[in-house]
Amino acid sequence: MSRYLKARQDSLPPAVTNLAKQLVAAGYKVTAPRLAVLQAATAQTGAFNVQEIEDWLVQHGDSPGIASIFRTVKLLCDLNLLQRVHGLDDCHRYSLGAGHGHHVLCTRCGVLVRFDNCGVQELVQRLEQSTGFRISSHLVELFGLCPRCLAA
Amino acid sequence: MSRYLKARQDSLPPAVTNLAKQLVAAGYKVTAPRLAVLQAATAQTGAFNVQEIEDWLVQHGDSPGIASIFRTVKLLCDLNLLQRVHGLDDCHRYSLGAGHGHHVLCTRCGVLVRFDNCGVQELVQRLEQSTGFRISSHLVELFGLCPRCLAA
DNA sequence: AGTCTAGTGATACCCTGTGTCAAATACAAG
DNA sequence: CTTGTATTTGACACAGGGTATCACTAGACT
Repeated sequence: MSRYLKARQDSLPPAVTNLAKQLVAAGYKVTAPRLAVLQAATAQTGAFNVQEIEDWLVQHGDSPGIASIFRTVKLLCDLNLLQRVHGLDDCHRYSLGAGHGHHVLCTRCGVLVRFDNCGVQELVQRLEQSTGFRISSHLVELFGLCPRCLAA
Repeated sequence: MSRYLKARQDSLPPAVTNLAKQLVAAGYKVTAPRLAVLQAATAQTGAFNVQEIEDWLVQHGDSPGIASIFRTVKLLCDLNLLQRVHGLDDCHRYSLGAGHGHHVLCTRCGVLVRFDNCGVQELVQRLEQSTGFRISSHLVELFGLCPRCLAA
């Protein structure tokens, strides 16, 4: 176990130590900059971009170089611990969470709900037949207003 | 009718004059740079990015400034005559065609098939109930191999 | 012809990243 | 604890996609 993880394990949220352990499991080291990005990411509500991570880190002590933040985000994406969130315009946001995830995004406040069962299997079958494609992956994102913004 | 459109109408593909007429209908002028971009766009097979439009224009005579190409692409998007195509990584491609369109993309050769009925109404209802969101729009893109790339 | 507005092109700039490379450091082995 | 080595960092240059600015131009209207 890494020096950082060992030293600070008790003071870290479980979500952070969980992610850190997955880094270790994948053969990567748990360093101070990486832990910092993990903390910042788990502290966000909903989707975030790299700028927001950096801002959070600057506010809470100090921030590693922007390059390291980008590298960590990329690493987490590659390890499938972070998902890219596709907005209608903005495609530069990320959301914590593993696996095949889709999102419902509030277009007003940005809050985000993940869901897994997107029910496109039928559509995929229909299109494979009509187009002859072999479809292997998909992107499904929904946009609207969250309950709070609806009320306001 | 614009000077450009009048002068070249007979030598232009119908798809181009159609788009040009929609520009006019929306209160925009049909200028040489805009016509050129329309020609380039209709000449592409599948999705294209701004660079490809510029390359095509450079090869076929000359190209307006890159800024005008971006402006025209943005205008066509705003008028809903051009759709942004979201890839898993690459979100900087566009596809001609009006309305609520989705795409099946070949991840190998880039060829693209549009479809309209994406059958997410049921999913939308389910999620509106479970999350309390009012869902107003969505993004559905499928990825795989086209018949030709499957055979190869 | 004179004026007015939409549109153009050149260029500077912004944002999101990536490549490079010397310096730092995590971790394991001794 | 010290050493060795591969990984990681940070600073910075650079790339790609796109927008802002602004002087200038082309058409439209009188």
